[in-house]
Parts: sequence; C-alpha cells; structure tokens
Amino acid sequence: MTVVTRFAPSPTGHLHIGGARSALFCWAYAKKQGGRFMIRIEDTDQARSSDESARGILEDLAWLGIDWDDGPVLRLPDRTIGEGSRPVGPFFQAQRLGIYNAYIEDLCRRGVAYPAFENADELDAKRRAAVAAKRTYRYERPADVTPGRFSEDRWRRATGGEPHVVRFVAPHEEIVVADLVLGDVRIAAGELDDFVLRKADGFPTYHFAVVIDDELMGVTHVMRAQEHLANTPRHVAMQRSFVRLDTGRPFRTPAYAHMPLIFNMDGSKMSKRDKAKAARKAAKDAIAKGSSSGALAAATGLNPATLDQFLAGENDSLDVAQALGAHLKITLPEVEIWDFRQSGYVPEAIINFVSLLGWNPGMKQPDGKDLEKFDRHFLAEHFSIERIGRTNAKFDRAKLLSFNADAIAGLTDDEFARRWLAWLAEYEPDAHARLARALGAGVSPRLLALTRALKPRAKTFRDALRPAAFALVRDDEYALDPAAVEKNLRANGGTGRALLAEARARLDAHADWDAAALNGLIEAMAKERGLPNAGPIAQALRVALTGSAVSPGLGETLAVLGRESALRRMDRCLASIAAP
RNA sequence: GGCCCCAUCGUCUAGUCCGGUCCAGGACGUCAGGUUCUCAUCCUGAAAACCGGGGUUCGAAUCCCCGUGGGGUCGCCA
Repeated sequence: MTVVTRFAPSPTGHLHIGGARSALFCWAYAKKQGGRFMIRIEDTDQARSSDESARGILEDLAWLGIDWDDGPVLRLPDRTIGEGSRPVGPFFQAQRLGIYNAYIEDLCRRGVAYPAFENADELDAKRRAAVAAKRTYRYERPADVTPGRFSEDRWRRATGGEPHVVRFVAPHEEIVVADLVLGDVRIAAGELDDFVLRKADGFPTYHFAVVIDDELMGVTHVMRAQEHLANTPRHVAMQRSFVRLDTGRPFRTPAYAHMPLIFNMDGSKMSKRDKAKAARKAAKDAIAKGSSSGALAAATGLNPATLDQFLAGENDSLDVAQALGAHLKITLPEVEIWDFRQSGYVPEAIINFVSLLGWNPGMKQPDGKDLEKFDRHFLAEHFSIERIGRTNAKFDRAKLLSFNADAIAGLTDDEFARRWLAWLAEYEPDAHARLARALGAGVSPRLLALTRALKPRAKTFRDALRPAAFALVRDDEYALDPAAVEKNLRANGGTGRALLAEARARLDAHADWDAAALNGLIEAMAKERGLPNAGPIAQALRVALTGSAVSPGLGETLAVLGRESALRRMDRCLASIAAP
C-alpha cells in the first residue's frame, strides 16, 4: 500500500509556523516511505477563505522546499509543482460540493444522518446556559429521528427549501483511536452528540469534508497537531458508518499520529495577534516615557481614533501594528513563515529548527554530541513517527536565530552574496539599488568582498544591512560620529589624525588593493611605528572611511570601497579636522 | 465544568519501550575567561533539570497508583 499523507490548510491567512511543521512532517514521512504527499485546500468557510491566501500558503511551502506530489498546481518562475497529481481532485473543497451532497443524501436515506431545523441562535443560547450552569452541553437528538431509518418527512422539508443543517446520527458505542504517537485513546459511548455535517449554507463542516476527502483521496496516514485529537473520535465514528458510493465498500480508518503543540515562551498560543500585542506594548511604553497617542498618530500617519481603539485593545489591526513597529523601531514577533522570510531567515534554518519541535533523530555525531543540525533531505531519509514526542514545545526564538546564523555561516560566499542580493531586491529595494550603484550590479568582485565581511556579522539577511551601511552611501554622504572622531582622531594631541594621514600616504602608494594585502600594510605600519597592535591605526581609518568606530574588518572595508573612494573618504575626513 | 492528552536544566531535547553503564548527556540562552584593529565570529570553562507522594524491586528519570501542574477539546471555525 502506498503511503499517502496530506497537509490540509484553511486559506484564511498566511502559513503559520505550526502549519509548516505539520506539512514538513507529513512530507518527510511520505518521502521516507516512498509514498505521496498531498495538499488539499479546506476552503469551506465562505466568509474567511480567499484565493490570495491559498496562493500565499502554497508559495510559502514551496519556499521552504516542501513540494507536493498531489494538489493544486503552482507555477513558479523556476518550477511548477503539482502537475503530476493523481486524479483525485479537485483539491479545493469548495469545488467538491457535488460530492459532499451526494454523500449527504445517501447518509440521510440510510438513516445515518438527518436534516435538523433548529435555529442557530436558539442552540447557542442553550449552549451558553449549559456552560453557565456548569453542565455539559450536548445536542439532543429529536424524538422522531431513529438511527438507521430514513426521516422522509425531514428530507422533504429540507429539499423543499426550509433552512436546515444536516446532522450525523452518532453511534452509541465506545470509540478507540489507535494513535501512533499517543497510543490508544478511548472515548466512552455517549460522549459524542449529533454534530453537524452540512451547514445551512450548503457547505460541509470541517469534520465531514475531512472524512469524505481523506477516504476518496486515499489518505493512509493523518498527521496533525494534538489540538485535533479530541475531534478524532468523531472522524472514526463517521468512518464506521459511511460507505463509499462508487464501490459500496465501507470507509477505512487511516493511521493517526498527533503531534505536540507549539507555544510562545510565555505559554500563550502563537498567533497573529502577538504582533498587535507587541506593538501595543511598545506604544504604551513610549507614551509612558512622555510621548502621547496624538504624537504617535501624527508620526505614523494613523487615524487618531483608529490608533486609540488599537491601544485600548478594541482591535488588533495588523496595519496599525506594523506602522507602530516601524515608527518605534521594534521588530514585531514573527509567527508566520512569511514574517520569517521577510525578517531574513533562510528556509534551511526554519526547517531544521521546526523539525526539532516535537521530533528528534536520536542520533549522535562523530564527536559524541547529539545530532541536531540537518536538512530536509536528512529528514526525508530518517523521519519516523516513533520519534515524535508527546510534550508541547515552546518556540524559542533565540535558538532559531542561532540556527539561522549557523545556516548563513554555512553558505558559500557566492551563495550568500546571491541570496542576500535576492532578498534585498524583494524586501529592501532601496538598499538594493544603492548597492548596485556603489558596487556594480550583480555579484561583482567588490560585492563579494563586502558579503564576505558581512556573513559572520549577520544572523539574518536583514542583520547584514547595518554593517553594510558604509558601502551604501556616497563618499560625502555620511556623517562622522563626533564621539568616534574625538576618541580615535583628536585625542592625545591628534595622534590618530597623524596615523590616518600617514596611512593615507602609504595606501596611496600601495599597488595591491586586496583585503589581505591591505591588512598586511596596516600591520606592517603598526610594527614600524612600534605600536603594540594595529588598533590605533585601524580605528582612525575606520572612522574616516565609515564615519563610525564600528565596521567590518579594515582590510575588507578598504577593499569594498576601492582605492579611489577610500582615498576620497580619508581626504574628506582629514580636511574636516584641523591639524594640531 | 465533562471528556481527553502530557510532565527531564530558563528553552528545545537525549536517556524512558527492553529498570543498574545517569551523583542524568547535548544544543540555545545566561555567566566567567581567552583570541582579534572595532563590532561580530571563534575557543575554553561554569551554573542550571528527572513536578510531589506512595508503591513494585537488591536497585527507578525509567514500571504501577494517587495527587499537583500544564495543555487540548466540547461551534452551522478549521
């Protein structure tokens, strides 16, 4: 039997970090077993689903390198995914209404389901009353409904146009879910009530569509987050009662594997709202320090009333959060793959880190330490359901960041340059343009010199922007930091300035404008002058070349700028500081 | 509240199935040193955990029970 796993996102937003892990594990298991990995879009919530969201989720998966064998076709500039799908589509549930309806009718005729006519508000009120009274609420099956018997009268009313939902006749028996991670999970008879299969708008509910589609699409292994565990008995109950329309065979029950949940460090659920929370906190801190909501509104261009509502917690608008974040210079917490991508994370690091949230290879490295660095190909070769953990995990951003830094450090210089440039083009087009202007387009030798210097200083692609700043400005476009000038050029009667002047002369006469050779020149000069190290010369030059006391290595800095630019910057600096 | 799941350093975890080699190992973070022209990288070292209580056993992080704590779920959301 060919293993078929699936990831079935609801297109109501971006791909969440937890969803990415689910998809990854499903993908890895299918690869490992020589099976197929499928994507199905669960767009049965008419109000919240969107095509853009579906497209975005597919693109995020593709970006992570999680390709599907079956599912929607996604055309990307460099490849197309989903073209070789088995003919079990369509893969959008909204396009499968005919199938669901055929099953609904069969189920009703066999007395396994029945139309119900209660009003949603009334049921809601009953439910709330039960909760208030600390009683368990269960839908009460109408007296005229008999399991196994077609409710003709109800069917007639329903087909006659009366508003209704269709409910399942829940079996009165114990249900055992044989979970591959958790073991047997038993639910006593009578715990399930007659839940809804088809909503009043004619769309299937999640539970119903999942069971129908997993059967019809040949899904053999359902791997998903533990939040679905408590719903699984419903699915098993349906599988026991449903019969395929095409073959007349009973539904099969796939293997289940429920994986642990992922939370924030504080134990809260990771959600888009975290961004609003962070922005709100930063704004309130700013106000506490003397700013005001009016000033914030003015600075961000936000509508003052909208901002006040946001601050009061009356809405969690992403736009407001982002405007505040940009103005207050805070990074909003990333929770979706799209966020991490924008923040300059690489897919390798996300894949690796997220794999470790609830799974572990349990292998040692040659040095005896636990193996925890690997890529998706390793996962495809070694993934096993037995090694999925049972405990919920907290998402430690610091560790992810460290993984990302390592992944970046592991790139070749050329690869880093190419990918950083592509990232800039997408998320920092202004810096991208400035860089092309200063160093030439594409991966030029000088760009390579720059990125070599940037790589060990960057934990993310965005991080690389700061140490690259000196290369993005014109030779007369940057300001000299007064404190740095004072300390490194003016102090001690201007020894720094004198060193700068001498270094400038030596550099002018120097033929080989290469980072290593330039470093050698500075070292040699320090030695000749009897200095304990190259520090004073390097610092004087650094301030002159970049305006600041902090920059990449001096040789690299010089090499990136090039002879002309470097000399011009030194001259400008010397001219701005009077000789003593 | 009913039902269900879980429980090793601050965090991710190895070890748990097949009790002894575990005064519990690794990683991230933290702290202290060191290398280096600044920053970063890098190197070395340290502190840091078997939720509690009962059993079973010569012996329990590992098996059993109870408690406690955390989580999920109970929608015409998925």
